[in-house]
Amino acid sequence: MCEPEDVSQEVWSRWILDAIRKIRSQKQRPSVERICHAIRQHHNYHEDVVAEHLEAAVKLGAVLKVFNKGQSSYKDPGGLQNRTLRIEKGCDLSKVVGKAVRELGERDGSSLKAIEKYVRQSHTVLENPDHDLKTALRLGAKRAVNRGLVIQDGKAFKYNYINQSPGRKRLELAHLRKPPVEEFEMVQPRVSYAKDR
DNA sequence: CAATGCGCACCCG
DNA sequence: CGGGTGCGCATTG
Repeated sequence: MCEPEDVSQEVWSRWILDAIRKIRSQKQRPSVERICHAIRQHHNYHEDVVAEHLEAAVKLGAVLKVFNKGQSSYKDPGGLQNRTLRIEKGCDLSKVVGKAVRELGERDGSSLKAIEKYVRQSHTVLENPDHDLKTALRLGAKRAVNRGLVIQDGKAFKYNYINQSPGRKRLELAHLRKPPVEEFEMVQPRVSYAKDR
């Protein structure tokens, strides 16, 4: 077990990524707790310190924080880096926006800024001066709102959990319908409390 | 008790 | 369908 020395964030990121890989190989959720635990098996840091560096790694983009099934998970961005997103004329990113908002899982919604960051972390983005991601996302978000994929709240976009597309009879409806103001639903990410047992 | 292994249900594309 | 995820429980150290 190593002494708590002052190591670089790169080293921390490596440790964290290793921990995540290990936990995943055990078919378990790479939660904060498990990541802390895994790292503490080899390094003598307090879990708060580990969590702190995990947080930093997320901010740096070295680690991806994903909201899934009611809780946060962490993953290696490298694993999905081959996911390519081409930004070209007339491409529709509404689904990308929806997915990003859902996986970011921010209670008060996510800003375009946050969405952009998330997309860049989870994809290899191919863009050019004419068609940049930022613009495409702005349009995508707008379309996502119109499609009911997300709900806009000021500058933030929230995932619309109520949304369901039974069929393709939307074309006509979307054409004629245009609610002036979006209504607010007390949407919650249906957290399941598996406390007891 | 901690660590690891894994069947399988559950999304989501 | 096919691939990723991770719960819940079994197994091992």
